[in-house]
Amino acid sequence: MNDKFYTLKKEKQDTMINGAMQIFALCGYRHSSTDDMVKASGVSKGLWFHYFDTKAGLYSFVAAYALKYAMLELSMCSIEDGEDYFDVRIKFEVCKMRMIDKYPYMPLFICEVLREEDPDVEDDIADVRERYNDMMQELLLKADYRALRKHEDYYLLTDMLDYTMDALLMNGYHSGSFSKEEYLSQVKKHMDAMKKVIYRD
Amino acid sequence: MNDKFYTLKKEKQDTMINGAMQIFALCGYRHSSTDDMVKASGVSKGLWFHYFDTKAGLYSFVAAYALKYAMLELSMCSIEDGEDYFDVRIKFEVCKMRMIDKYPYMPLFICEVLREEDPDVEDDIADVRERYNDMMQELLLKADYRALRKHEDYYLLTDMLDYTMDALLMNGYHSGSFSKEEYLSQVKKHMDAMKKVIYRD
Amino acid sequence: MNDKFYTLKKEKQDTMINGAMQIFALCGYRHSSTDDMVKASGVSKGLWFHYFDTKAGLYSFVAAYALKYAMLELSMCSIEDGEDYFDVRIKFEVCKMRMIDKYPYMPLFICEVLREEDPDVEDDIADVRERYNDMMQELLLKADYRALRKHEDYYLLTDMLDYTMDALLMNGYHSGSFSKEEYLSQVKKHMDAMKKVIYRD
Amino acid sequence: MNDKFYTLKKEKQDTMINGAMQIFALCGYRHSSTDDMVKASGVSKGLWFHYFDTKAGLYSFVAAYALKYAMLELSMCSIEDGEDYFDVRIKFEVCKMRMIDKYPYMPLFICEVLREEDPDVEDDIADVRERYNDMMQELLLKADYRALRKHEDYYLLTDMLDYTMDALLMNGYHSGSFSKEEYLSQVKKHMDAMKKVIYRD
DNA sequence: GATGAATGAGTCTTCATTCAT
DNA sequence: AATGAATGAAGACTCATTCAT
Repeated sequence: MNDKFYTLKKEKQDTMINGAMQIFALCGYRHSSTDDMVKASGVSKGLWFHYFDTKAGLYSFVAAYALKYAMLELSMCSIEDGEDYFDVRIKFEVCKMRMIDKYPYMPLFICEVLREEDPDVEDDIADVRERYNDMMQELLLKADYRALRKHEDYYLLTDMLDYTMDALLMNGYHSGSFSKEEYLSQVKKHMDAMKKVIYRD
Repeated sequence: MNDKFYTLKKEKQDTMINGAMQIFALCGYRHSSTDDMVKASGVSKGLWFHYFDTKAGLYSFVAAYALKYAMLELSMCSIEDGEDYFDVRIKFEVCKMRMIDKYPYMPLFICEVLREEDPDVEDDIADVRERYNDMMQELLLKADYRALRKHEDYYLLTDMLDYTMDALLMNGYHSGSFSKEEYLSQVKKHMDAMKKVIYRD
Repeated sequence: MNDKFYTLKKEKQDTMINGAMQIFALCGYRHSSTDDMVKASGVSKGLWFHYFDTKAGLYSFVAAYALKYAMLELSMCSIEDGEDYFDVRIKFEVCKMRMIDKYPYMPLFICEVLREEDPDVEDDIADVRERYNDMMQELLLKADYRALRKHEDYYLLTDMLDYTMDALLMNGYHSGSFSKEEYLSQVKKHMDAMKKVIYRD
Repeated sequence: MNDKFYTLKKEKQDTMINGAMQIFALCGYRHSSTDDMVKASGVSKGLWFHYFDTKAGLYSFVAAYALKYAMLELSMCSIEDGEDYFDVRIKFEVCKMRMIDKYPYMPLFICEVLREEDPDVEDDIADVRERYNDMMQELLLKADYRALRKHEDYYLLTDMLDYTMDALLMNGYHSGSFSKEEYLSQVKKHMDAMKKVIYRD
């Protein structure tokens, strides 16, 4: 990519980033068309290639941008050592919702990036993806697992939470317009349900 | 579609159906290319359009075929009234695995169909999709929910099972070659984990 | 390239080959546009890429085709050992003119191929180009150089003939429609002029 | 073009002229890109169009500039009436080499201009091109043709010299970095070879 | 019925040119 | 005067679809 992108007004940068994230998030790398981004952002086709050379280059940039931004947000959501596991996970989701104010499609896009398998971009995003996953792991390890560990194979249960969060997020985006409140309410309900059966004794 | 498709030898019908399902399952409707199906099935390009007019027509047909076939299989897996909820769900998964012998990509394809949102096909598959979902509901209602119902919002927990089964299935297909045994083992492990925390008293 | 190209009717093959050679000969590799070939040949854009994948692939194919065809023609123009050097060179030019009946732009195209420097194709044509040059050398070595050799640095004079033939050919094509008779007459006049000053004693 | 170009510092004028000549000489009118000129000269893209409106306008200007400059140089190389024909031609080549100090690509560019056939610029350069050719003719007519004229159709031989000089010049530029000494040595060798066969009696 | 040659609209990418600063 | 961000038409290439055989 062309570093002069950063000399653009932050506003325009974000217009482009949001345009790209929206289309990529909804359509995936391959099926996203630059024309759609032109329509979504109002930024002319030539400019995308002026800064990002190729569609793959654009994808890699926006993917890295989103994951780094997410890591920054995560680093600021003050996870304490020994905090309850479910509280930590809810903080993660709240954190995602904070991104939405500036980058409405970022949470969905991140979800897409973590699943993307197109050979044109997979190598380019492997690194940040790994760093992001590592950070999630690390933060989660601060949590208090005592109640969970009473259950043999408790990680199967946490996996199910992962799958559930992703599914809820997608449902949120794919049914009309995304509502942060609605999403968080769903998240909390599911999290609580799981928490109750686990913490019960 | 052209009804003469049914006059083809069953073997050839299945060759085409499998070719289409494989590509659609792996790439989704839009990103699937007819050339890929030609390669995957060895059936010439002209023939696909001879029987199915358009890619959308082909998709709708195969989607309907797969869901109907699945419903047939489900109807034959003898869910008894009052059977334990988790046993029923495992029967569903076993049932999916049975399809694989004749149609290796059918479970993944069904998963894809239920999520497909491309406007070119969404309307055409809405009906069967609904019928399939209804049948799943109906069968599930035969199950014994007593243990579950002790938990307020137990349906949140069953939703999580849904999301988990889908995720496991996709993982199975996207990591090399699919193994029925491996998949069922994963399914049982996760189901058991959930069952234990729920049935514990 | 796709070998099925050879299963096309020879007529169509030649239509495409001629369309490509014309544009490539007149514009060079880079500046040639596939749209121009579509217009020149009446063959649709998709078909070019069906058989040749890329513009570079098309160029390499047509270049190899032309040079091989030229070598075939050369092999049939019966150069005898000990034939007069200038007679041999005129035979070469007559041979070029014979190609024109089936492939009107082939001589100019060959001239273009031998000068082409675009990195996208240079490697792909290096081999045939070398073989062609080798064959020209080999055939020329059959000629009777005795009169020439009386002149120190006679190869400088033959180089000048090379440059002259190329220039005459280009002039022929670039001034309206190419005339075989006019070209051969020019060639003979120049060749004679050089021959006279050299053979005079 | 915008006459204010001449109010620029001569140094900057030459930077732009050299940048344009280099790219045009190496790539021809059509294949030359303004971005390449920006890179080659360090002058921003906007400025080129500020002074020259279009690429064609720039080309026409630089072509005229080069040919006029060449005519000026030629006028200063003191061709005497009755000087030997070959000496005159060598003076021409020496004259070209003198240009290289200020304008490294000018000789190649002139060669390119005289062959350029792109319809976008051909009309615009026709005039200067003709004047340049006329001047060359005129200067050449001062030379002593007596030895040449003994040969019927001697002009065919001088044509061959033309073609040869052009070819040598191009070889010089296209094989790594151009060497004035090497080029002049080649020129003299070829000229001598021709001279010997012609002047021998 | 079966094939794959043939088409052209659509996608990614380049590049001359414009324009706000 | 000078810059380079911004534009859109044009070029390379893809792919669903048609059609002659």
